[in-house]
Amino acid sequence: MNAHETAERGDPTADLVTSVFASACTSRAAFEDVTGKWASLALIALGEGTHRFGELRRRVEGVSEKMLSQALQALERDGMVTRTVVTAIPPRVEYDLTPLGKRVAGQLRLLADLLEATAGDVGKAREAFGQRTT
Amino acid sequence: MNAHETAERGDPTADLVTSVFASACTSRAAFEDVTGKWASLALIALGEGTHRFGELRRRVEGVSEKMLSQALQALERDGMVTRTVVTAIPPRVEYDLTPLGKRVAGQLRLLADLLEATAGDVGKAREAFGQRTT
DNA sequence: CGGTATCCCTAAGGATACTG
DNA sequence: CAGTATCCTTAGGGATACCG
Repeated sequence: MNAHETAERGDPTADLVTSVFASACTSRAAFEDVTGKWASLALIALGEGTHRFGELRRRVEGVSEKMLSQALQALERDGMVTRTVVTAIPPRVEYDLTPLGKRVAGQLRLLADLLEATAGDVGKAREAFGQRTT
Repeated sequence: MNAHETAERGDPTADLVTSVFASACTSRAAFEDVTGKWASLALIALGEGTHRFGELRRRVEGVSEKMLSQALQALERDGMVTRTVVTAIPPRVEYDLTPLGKRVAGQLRLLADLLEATAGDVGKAREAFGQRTT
């Protein structure tokens, strides 16, 4: 279970030092994927249950098909999301979270909760900071 | 404490619906700032205590001065980070977290912990997914 | 030391059109 | 419906140089 143990059986792709601060570390790459602008919101949405592509697209305001597709592919590749094609008429595709994805999504949900709860403070801080000419 | 109450006293800048899924919501903007590629790592680093600009730059591998500067400004504007100029020779600038910043940083730390602990799983998932031609 | 300003280039990302 | 492909525009972000 310890990430540092992954190198034990001589796995060449395992990182020797596991830290998000290390630019070449898998955890850094995963962190960036997961905190990505669209991937993060897709994960939070999927945390509430199975979603179809179009459902996600409508839920995550502002995302384009292209970006959503790319984000979901990255998450699938990282083992956070499963993609299931349902051959029917009309055809559908269902997205779900893996156990790992659920843990990550839960964490992101807590972060989103915190920011939703403190949005007022952020708004006030922005006003107090003054208007930016840029 | 409830974010939805911020509109009660007629605050014109408060959001009526507070959700990270809403593209025009303050919480969404804050969420994007906070989960930004460099801002997130800067927050985690600052969660460990006061840092000078150069310390942060060295800690967050791969960040340029420009990007770090921009990220810190955004966090300062959002009321997450304080910037203190110490007039001395040589002059220094100290960055710290506000109470709100500490809460956010703590949350990000937990997410980073999770991904550092499961980096091995992600690595395996990536191998199993196969090499991408793109 | 701790930035800001400028230049420049790459890549993120939106719109549209087309396919399984 | 759920994408992929193409095109095109914007903006993210690095390098360099310079200021407080």
